[in-house]
Amino acid sequence: MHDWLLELNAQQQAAVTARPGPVLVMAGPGSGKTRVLTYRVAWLLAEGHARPWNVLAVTFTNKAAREMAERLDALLGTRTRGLTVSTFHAFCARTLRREAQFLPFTASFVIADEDDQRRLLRHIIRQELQLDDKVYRVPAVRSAISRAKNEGHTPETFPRASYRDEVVAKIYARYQQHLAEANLLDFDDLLLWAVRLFEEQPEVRARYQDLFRHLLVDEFQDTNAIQYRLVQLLGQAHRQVFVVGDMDQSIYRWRGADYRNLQRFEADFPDAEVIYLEENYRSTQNILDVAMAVLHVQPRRHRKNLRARRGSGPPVVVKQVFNEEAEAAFIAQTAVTLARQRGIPLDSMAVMYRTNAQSRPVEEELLRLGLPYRLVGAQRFYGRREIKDLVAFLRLAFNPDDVASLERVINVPPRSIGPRTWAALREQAAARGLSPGRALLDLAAHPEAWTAALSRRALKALFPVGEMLQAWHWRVGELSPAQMLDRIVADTGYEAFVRDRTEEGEARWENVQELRRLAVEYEDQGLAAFLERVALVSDQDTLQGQEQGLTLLTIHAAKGLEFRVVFLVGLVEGLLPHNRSIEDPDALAEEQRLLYVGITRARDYLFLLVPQYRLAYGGLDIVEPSRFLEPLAPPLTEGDWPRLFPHLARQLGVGERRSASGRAPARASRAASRPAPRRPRRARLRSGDRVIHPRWGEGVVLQVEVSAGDEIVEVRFEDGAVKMLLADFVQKL
DNA sequence: TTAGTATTAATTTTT
DNA sequence: TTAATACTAA
Repeated sequence: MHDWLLELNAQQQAAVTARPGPVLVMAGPGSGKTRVLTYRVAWLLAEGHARPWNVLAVTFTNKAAREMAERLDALLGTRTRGLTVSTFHAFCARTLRREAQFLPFTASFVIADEDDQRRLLRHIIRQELQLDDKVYRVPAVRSAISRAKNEGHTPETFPRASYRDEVVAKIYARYQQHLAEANLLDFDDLLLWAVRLFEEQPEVRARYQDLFRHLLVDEFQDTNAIQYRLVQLLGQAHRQVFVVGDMDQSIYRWRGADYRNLQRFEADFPDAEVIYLEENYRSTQNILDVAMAVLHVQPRRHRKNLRARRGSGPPVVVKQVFNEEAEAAFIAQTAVTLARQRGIPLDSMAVMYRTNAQSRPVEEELLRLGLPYRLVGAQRFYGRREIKDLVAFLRLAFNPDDVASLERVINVPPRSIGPRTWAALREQAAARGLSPGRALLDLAAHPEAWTAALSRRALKALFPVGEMLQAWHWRVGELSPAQMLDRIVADTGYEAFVRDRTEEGEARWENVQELRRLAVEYEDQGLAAFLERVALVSDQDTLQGQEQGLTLLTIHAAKGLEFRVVFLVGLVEGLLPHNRSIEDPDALAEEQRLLYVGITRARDYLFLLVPQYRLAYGGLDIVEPSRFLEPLAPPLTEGDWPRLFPHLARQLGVGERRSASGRAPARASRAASRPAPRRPRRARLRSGDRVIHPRWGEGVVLQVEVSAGDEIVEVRFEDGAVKMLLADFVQKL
């Protein structure tokens, strides 16, 4: 018996010490799933069931992998040496580089990000196939291809149910061709090729099966078809497969994840020991009751019974506020109060939202008050223009065939290479069987050979680029990533380009410096390793700043984490559920699970915030409270119920007014042209009118203003407070 | 042909 | 608000 096993409860221990063989752990939130998986690894090693190098533990994010590795080190020290803890993508990338001899590309492939994919597709759709990009929209085609790949379809086997599918299949084929020519693999390819490798090369498969005979997968409900296949291929020989998951936390359907893989696993490994973890060590019963109420609306759901080990706790609060700024103000105020009165440190509090854009108002308020916070993801570091530019240069130095990168930066900073020149270069390069990048190198070496093909003007613009590229490419082996970066910044005059003496320019330059600092860490590992990190490590991992404070992150990014205090903001129709998911029942159900995931991150305090108005590109938009809140009426929660739901209030005979303002005809006339009409309106109120507000009581209108179709009134209430409100929310007396 | 400006259209979640 | 696109001047 190992003393660390005593840290686990009986159920958890049973899972950790299940006899070697397939194990399926089905577990609710806060039941210690990841912990169980981690301890299982420790147990396998400590009991001598496995040698470290025979273990492959797969997580979903790099961060989870890092934390698991750290925890194992803490448990076992050096006995974990040689252990592999990785994400699917990173594991596949490594495998493909190692086994490149069996594959139709070289080990020096570069990973294409979404930007590269879009560039390639845009070119194919518009230039090569001359299609209407309004009909074949790049994002739509991209996701169709991605979906096809996740289901294991090649361009040939792409399911064709319509003419459109024919065309998409054609685009898909071209796209693959372009990737191959540029020695690029996209995210899906990493998985797809790994599966293909194991399927088609029995001896490679056998080698990996014997090497990684113990396979463990966290968040199994998030695996897609390809990842599932990979688990099957690697695990089928020794059947030492240990997976943990929770169907109710499946929130990645949109990228091909299929929680039914949990059931599939049971079918494919009928001898699997199935273990349920139902006790919840994280949250109070109040929070769990709310979480269950959110889920139980879904029909024919097996009733999940989450049992808290920690008592009932403070009530869950539903709070309706005016807009996002008011949300932010409430959060700041509440956080400070909890910190002062309850001694809860700010770094055990989090603000969670559906979309990254929602972090803005919160950030601004926290900045204003000088409260520390850390932002996860959001302004994606690697997504910033200056970073993408420099990474593109680095990629080009490493791999001149990388068309997507070249297209990005050939005219950065501007050097008179516009679409025409770029098209001409592409064309002439193709005519000679070269990639545009190779053509540039050749052009720098033998400019005279190109005088016939390109205009003097084009040649003059292209030549210096070719020279730079050549200089970098030659020195790939010799310079460290940071040195290469310095060289690129110097050669391109990038500093002068970004530091345009604006504040924004300085911020951009700061980012460049940050990238350089990162590059320095890859001094020994080289450019290839650095580029791989940039491609695979999302900025979800890069918590910005070392400063401790409130954590701001999307609900997706929060999965697997826990905080003592959680503020969920923007719980309104259109955000959660998101507009894009409202039509599709499956997507809607996923939004619901997303809320469930958010709620179950909270240990002690949970605040559900509902703004009445939302700032959408310009004007204020009125928003309805999220439908998911309806089943959360008191006594489940405390707060602004039932004011939240006017339609229910109306049934009670309160608050009738909103349909009588004469805007119904206006809406009807516009409804035909636009699906979500903005309400046009003339001022309904005048200064001097007496009005009543459900929250602030009676008052006098001081000023009326109509902007962006909304009527905004300034009202002095009886307590002397003067507030700006939307006229919708006051009633004329 | 390109660079710079005016216009307009559209906004999820991530490896 | 931001990004993509159309238009105009050099």
